[in-house]
Amino acid sequence: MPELPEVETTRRGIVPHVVANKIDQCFIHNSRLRYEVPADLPARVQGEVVKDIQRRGKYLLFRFDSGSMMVHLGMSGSLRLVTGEAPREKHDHLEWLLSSGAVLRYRDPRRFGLVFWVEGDPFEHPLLRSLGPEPLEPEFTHHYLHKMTRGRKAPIKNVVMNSRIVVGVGNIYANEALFMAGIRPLRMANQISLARYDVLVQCIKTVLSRAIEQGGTTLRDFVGGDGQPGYFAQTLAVYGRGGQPCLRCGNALKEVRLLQRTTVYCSHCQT
DNA sequence: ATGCGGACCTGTTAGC
DNA sequence: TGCTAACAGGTCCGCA
Repeated sequence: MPELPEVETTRRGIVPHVVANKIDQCFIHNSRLRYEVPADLPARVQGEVVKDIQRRGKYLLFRFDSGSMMVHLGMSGSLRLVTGEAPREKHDHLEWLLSSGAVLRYRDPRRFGLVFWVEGDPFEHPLLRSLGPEPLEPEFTHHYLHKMTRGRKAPIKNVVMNSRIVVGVGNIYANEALFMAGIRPLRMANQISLARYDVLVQCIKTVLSRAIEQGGTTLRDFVGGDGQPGYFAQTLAVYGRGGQPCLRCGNALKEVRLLQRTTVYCSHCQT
């Protein structure tokens, strides 16, 4: 479910209800996520006040005076605020009772996500340390991408989805940004000119910011932290539209698999 | 070093 | 209608 816009939408949705609250209790109902949830997590967070919730790539960082709680939503995870007595469901693996009386719940059917406790600087955690720049920050430029792709013969789609190069660009927005930029997903990264990288970088920024503005993409059942569905799905030009007419030229969109991920593009508009 | 396939899971959908 | 196979938002690991 979550790419960067969904994670950011979640963050913005829960911040007003979680930051400045004390965690009264923390329950682990199922610790078997991608990595085992540390058994001492409740002891670490109980009685602590959430000072801030930050995002790095698709990771959320709940900052406390004593350390940080790192959360990743994996492929199917969500964080929701529920009020009071909403019944806990099958895949609600963790919950935090806040001093306000609200309850934050972590749900993740596929359990590809993670919840860690990190002492010290969370940005130096092994999972975060070698991540590339944030796509929406000024340091993500065409110069940077051009430089990083010299000598790389991997398809450009694989490169933009590589979190060591740039974080937060998942399968949906990689497809969308490449379509908007008019670049074929299979084109080798090292044969793309600086000028075309200029276009691509702008398209990545545009696609991601637009998706955030619209509250993330609704596929299946995505809902942000406030329970409101996202509205970006109706804006998708290629993702999920293989075989259907290109919105620009009308030719049938091609569909191939790249890194085991469905890749959709227009062989007429993208070169 | 880079690039790729496999693995981790469950739920939903497509196809026979 | 019912069963099975394929596929789904991510990303780490290990082997070429």
